[in-house]
Amino acid sequence: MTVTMEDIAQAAGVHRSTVSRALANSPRVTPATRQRIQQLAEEMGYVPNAAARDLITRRSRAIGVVLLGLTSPYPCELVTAIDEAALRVGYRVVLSRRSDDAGRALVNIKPLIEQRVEAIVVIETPSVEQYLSLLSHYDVPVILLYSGDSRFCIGTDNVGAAKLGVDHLLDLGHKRIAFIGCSRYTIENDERQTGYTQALLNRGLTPDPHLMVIHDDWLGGEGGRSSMHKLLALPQPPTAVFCWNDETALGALGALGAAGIRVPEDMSLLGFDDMRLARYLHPPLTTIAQPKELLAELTMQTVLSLISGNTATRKEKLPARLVVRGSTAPPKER
Amino acid sequence: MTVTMEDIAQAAGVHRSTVSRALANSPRVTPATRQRIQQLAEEMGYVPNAAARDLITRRSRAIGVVLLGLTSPYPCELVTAIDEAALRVGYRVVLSRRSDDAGRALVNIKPLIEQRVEAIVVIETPSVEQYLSLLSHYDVPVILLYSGDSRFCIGTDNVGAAKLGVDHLLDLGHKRIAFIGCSRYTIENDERQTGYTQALLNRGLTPDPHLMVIHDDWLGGEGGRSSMHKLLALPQPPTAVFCWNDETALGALGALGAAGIRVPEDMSLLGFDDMRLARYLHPPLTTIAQPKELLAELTMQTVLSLISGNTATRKEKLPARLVVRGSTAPPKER
DNA sequence: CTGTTAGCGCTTTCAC
DNA sequence: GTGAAAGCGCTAACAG
Repeated sequence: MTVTMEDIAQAAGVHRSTVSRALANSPRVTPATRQRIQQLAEEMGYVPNAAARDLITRRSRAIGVVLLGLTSPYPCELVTAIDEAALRVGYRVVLSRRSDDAGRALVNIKPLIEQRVEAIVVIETPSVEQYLSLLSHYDVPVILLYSGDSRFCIGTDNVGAAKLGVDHLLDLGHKRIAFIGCSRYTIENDERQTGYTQALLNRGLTPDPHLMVIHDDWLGGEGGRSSMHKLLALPQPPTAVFCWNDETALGALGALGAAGIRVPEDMSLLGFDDMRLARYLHPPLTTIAQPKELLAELTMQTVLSLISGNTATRKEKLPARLVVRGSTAPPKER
Repeated sequence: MTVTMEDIAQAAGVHRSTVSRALANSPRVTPATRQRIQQLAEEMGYVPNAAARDLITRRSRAIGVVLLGLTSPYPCELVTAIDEAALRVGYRVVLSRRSDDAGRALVNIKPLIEQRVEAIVVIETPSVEQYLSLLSHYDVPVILLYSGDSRFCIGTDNVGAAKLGVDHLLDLGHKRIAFIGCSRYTIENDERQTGYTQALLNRGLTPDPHLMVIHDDWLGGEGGRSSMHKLLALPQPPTAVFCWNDETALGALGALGAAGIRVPEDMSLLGFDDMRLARYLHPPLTTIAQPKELLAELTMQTVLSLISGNTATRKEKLPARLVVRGSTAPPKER
């Protein structure tokens, strides 16, 4: 069977509690015995039992991360950054995939509560309200990783980020700029669409409803493809398209390729997220990078301060960064 | 504070053990009291404490899944399938990202052992031997999710799968078929390369060493790009390229686009894995789909039988499926 | 500095 | 059918 502290205690001829202290590097134990016990533990292949420790300390040193799934690049990259940041402060991450199926919401967070995670970080937005009300039944703090409506929100400044991107297109000389969004991720989508609209307005351009197409594809690839088809079918298609995320842009890019429209010569394309694969597309995708690492870092900071009793509301809107690559260029001619 | 069984017991005027039984739907409790207790638990917002349960039952109902990271599509899709299968049989999945940094190997599996996961499923191969020897110190069963050298291996028949793909290219009339592989994932890479070689040999073609280029990019995008450049620089470039995975194919596709080479007219491209985004590329990628769901299903079956004491060795090599899309076509002219 | 004691919240014998 | 009691492996007072 697995070796316990008791086993080590007997082997060392000391009491369990001494073993516990020695292994915790407590100063209240002779360096000599500590040394001996630690070596013994090593030799005997001792591995602490997390359940027992969690039970007595009443802490799990775990945070739950709720996301829609592991199928989209950006959330995966973000969760990786969080995992990394959590590791650095001695925490582990418990993942909970929540299906888009609202009925399964409870099924998905129950394990997190059973594990007694010390905080829950929600990465993606679909029907958050429902989640939040569900989570409010428990006394676990919830952190929203986007600019939402909660006491703890740490997100990218989507409006500013979108402006940044659309300004880039405007600077290149584009006048007919379209937006492809997704109705599933209301908050992110709306904020980005707002930024898009504002950027146009700032330059005295009137946003054209025909140039805003919103799909309802959770994952984006198909939505980007079909939305681009709609735009191409317009009597007067746009010269540039801003996609709400990179997967959508990838689908849109595919549609353009199929239609024989060159990017960026005939049409500029702008994504959002800077997913890792974006740079390997042809052409390399111009996109907007969210500050993943910083988001993760601030999240863990917040978690830690929350756990240590600080309940001050925290809201952050971090700036994004434009990454210019090959998919954007001045419009053809006039 | 959080409500415990004791709290419910007091509220119901019964003993803790009765509450335990009622909540476990034990027949050894009057339907009436059971009903009453369950309702009370519901009202009071009771959520069992996993640590306490795990400790007493000496079971975690968790399996560990070791993978390199959440940055590659296929492993993410596979882990999703495993999570789904695990959920169905009442298990949860604990993820462990292992960096490519060998030194951190122990850092990564320790939490799994501390959690007392009942089995460990290893998804990706880099330096497995080291992992396996590390894991052998503990008495947790290890299942390799690829055709490797262990008592429990459940994988895709990579050799056969590669043959399937290369046969498709041969059938289209290609004679100069290249292979782009990755030195990091030795087992998968070698098996696929073997299948590639065998397929050529079967048709009386001599494999040309110049047409096999192996990169060392963990993630594939960059490796595919640079490898394709090498192939294009050849005095006699291939007319078709088989990439060891889809990300590599994506990078290779980008390189072809940048070089102005049309796919599939000038060059056919074949991937491996059928990642979700593959179909949205331009052209849609022809690739080889691994039986993810079946792999996941068999994995959980094995875990369950292993836990219930059955220690019979289990080795499976499941067939893959060719998915013909737009990136393959007959070679131009002769 | 070390041993003793008392639990953490839960399940599971064993009596009645 | 229910209560009493024991204990999973660990930590943290409290003595000495």
